[in-house]
Amino acid sequence: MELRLLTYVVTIAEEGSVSGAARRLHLTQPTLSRQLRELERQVGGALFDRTGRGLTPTPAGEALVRRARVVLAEARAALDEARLAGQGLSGRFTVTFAGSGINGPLGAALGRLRRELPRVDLRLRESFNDAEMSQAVLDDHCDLAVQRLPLRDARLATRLWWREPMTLFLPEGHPLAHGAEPAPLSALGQIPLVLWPREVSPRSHDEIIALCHHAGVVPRIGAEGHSVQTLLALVAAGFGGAVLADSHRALRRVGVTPRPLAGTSTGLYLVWRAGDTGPLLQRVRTVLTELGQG
Amino acid sequence: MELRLLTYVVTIAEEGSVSGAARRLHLTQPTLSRQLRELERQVGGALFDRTGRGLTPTPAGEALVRRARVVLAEARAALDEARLAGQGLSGRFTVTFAGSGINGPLGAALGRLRRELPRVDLRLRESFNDAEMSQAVLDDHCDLAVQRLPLRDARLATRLWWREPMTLFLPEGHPLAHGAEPAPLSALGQIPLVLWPREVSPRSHDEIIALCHHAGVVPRIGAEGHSVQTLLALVAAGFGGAVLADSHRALRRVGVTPRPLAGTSTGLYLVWRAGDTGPLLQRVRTVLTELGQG
DNA sequence: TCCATGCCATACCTCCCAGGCATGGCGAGT
DNA sequence: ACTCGCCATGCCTGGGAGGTATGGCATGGA
Repeated sequence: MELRLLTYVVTIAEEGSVSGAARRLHLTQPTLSRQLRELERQVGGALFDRTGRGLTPTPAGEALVRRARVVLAEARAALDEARLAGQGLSGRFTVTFAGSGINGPLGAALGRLRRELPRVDLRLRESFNDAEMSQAVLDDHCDLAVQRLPLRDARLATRLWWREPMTLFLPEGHPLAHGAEPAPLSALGQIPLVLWPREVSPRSHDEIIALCHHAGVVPRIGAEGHSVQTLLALVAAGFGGAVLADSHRALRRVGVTPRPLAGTSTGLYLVWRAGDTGPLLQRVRTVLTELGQG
Repeated sequence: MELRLLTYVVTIAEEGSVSGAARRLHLTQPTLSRQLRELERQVGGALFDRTGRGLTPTPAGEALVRRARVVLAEARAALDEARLAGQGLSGRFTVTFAGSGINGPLGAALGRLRRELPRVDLRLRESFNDAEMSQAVLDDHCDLAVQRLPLRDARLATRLWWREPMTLFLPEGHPLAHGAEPAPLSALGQIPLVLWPREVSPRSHDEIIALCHHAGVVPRIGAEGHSVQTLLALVAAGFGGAVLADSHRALRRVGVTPRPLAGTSTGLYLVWRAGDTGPLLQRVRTVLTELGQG
C-alpha cells in the first residue's frame, strides 16, 4: 500500500467524483478509476457506491478516508521534522549547567535558546559537580555542559564562554563593604567565610581555600549552605562573607553588599563530545557564542 | 514520498546496514542504497552517517525513523479498519431504544452487541417517545430504533422483534394479586392505575386507557410517575396498579406482585432506514434477530 | 604488510506498472 | 430521443524500481 493511493481516495471523497478528483490531481479519469479499483481490491470491499452520477463513500470508505487524512498529515510532518532536524532546528537537546552560573548571562542564554529553537525539545539539568557534568556529556546523557572547570579528556571539546571576577558578598555595613573598587585578596582574612560544603561542590570549595592560601591568609569557616540563596541568607545574617561569581550580584539580596576580589577570575566553559558533529549542537553553540564573552 | 521509502529507512535503521536491510526486505543492496539516496535527496540532507562499516543515523535520520514507524503503523491500521468496516465489524452505530424495553431481553441484546462487536463504537440513546425515535432514524441521528409502535413511513423498514403480554403490577396483598393465572381485563376497573404522564409517553398512556375502554371499565388514575422505578414504588406504596410490559417483572420490586393481563400483548420493533444497506446495520440486525422472538 | 572479507556506491540493463488515450456503457436531465 | 457527464475497459508508453556486475574502502587476521 502506498501513500499515493491514500491521497487519491481522499481526493475522490472530497470531490465526490473520480473525474473531479482527476482534474484536481492533474491525472486522467481512467487512471484514477483504475487506482481506486486497486485500493478496493486491497481492502477487499467497495469503498464507494457508484450511484450513476458521482460516488458516495461506503462505511469502509469513510473509515479509510478519515484515517488516510491522518496518515498523510503524519507523513508530511515526518519529512518536515527530518528536514528541520537536519538543520538543527528540531530534535532533543540536553544541557547540563553549573548552578553557580544561572544567575549570570547563562540564564539569559538558555532563554534565548528556547526562543530561537522553539521546535527543539530543550532539556536542562542543573548540577554543582564539574566532573559529573563532563562525565554526563561523555556518557551521552547530555549534549552540552556549561560548567566551571571541565574534565581533561581527549574525547571532550571545550571552549571558554564567559569570564568574570570572583566577588566577595559581604554583610551590609561590614567595614569591608565600604568602597566601590575591588578588594585585595587579603580581605579574605578579615571575615569568616560562608561556603558550600565540600561534598556538594568540591571544586568551588577547594578553589576558595586555595585563594586564601595564595593570599597568605588562613580561612575561617563561618557557615556552610547548600544553595546560593542559603549562602546569601547566611551572609545577610552576619555569619561571614561568601565568595561567588560576580554575576550573582543580580540577586540583589537584601542585607548583602558585593565587592569584587582584585586579581581573581572564574570562567564558564562549553563542553561537548569532540566527535559530535550534529547540526543541533552546531546551532546551539552558535547561539550561545553570540551571547558569550571570552 | 511513498510508504515504501519509509519502510526502507526504518529497516535500514533497525539493521544498521544497507545490506542487512536488503536481505530482510528481499532486495539487493544496490537498489536499497539508491532508494535511501533518493529519500535523502527529498529530505535535503543525510539521514545516516556512512562509517565504513554499516551506517548510524544522523539526528535527521533518527527523527524520521521515529515518525516513520508511527506513519507505517497508522497506515496499516487504516487499511485494517477499512476492512473491518466493510464487514460491519467497525465504525459507529447509534441505537435508540424504548426505555420500557430495557428490563427485558433488550438489555441482554445490547450487551451481546457490545461483546460481539467490540471494535464498533456503539452509542445508545434511551427515549420514551415512539415518534421521536422513528424520526431520529429518519433524520440519520440514529441507525436503528428498538421501540413499541414505529412511525408509518415508506422510508422506514420495520420488523417485529419481541412480543410479550402486558402485565398488571399490583401492591402485594391486594386481592387481585392472588392467583397465578392471567387476570381478566376487567381487573383494570378494580384498582386505580399508576401511569406515565401523557406528555412523557403518550403512546403508553393512551394504550392503557384504550385497554380500559376495550374492557368496558372507566379508568381511575391513582398516581403518575416519570420512570419505571417511580411507578413501581407508587404501586408498592398502595397508590394503585401499573400496566407495563411483562418483562419488567425482572425488577422484582419489593411489595409488588405482577400478574399478566389476559389477551394483551405489546411488541418491540426494529426500525431502520429502508435505504440503509450498510454492513454494520446488517450485522447488528443479525445479532439482534438471534435473540429476538416474533 | 598484505590479503580476505564485508560493506557501500556506481553503471548499466530490464521489466513492471502508473499514467495517458480512445472508446463504450449508463444514468440523468432536456 | 438526444445529449451530456460520468465511470469502466482495452491498449499503449515511459519512467523508475529493481536486478547484475563491478569497484572502492574500511576492518581484521595471518
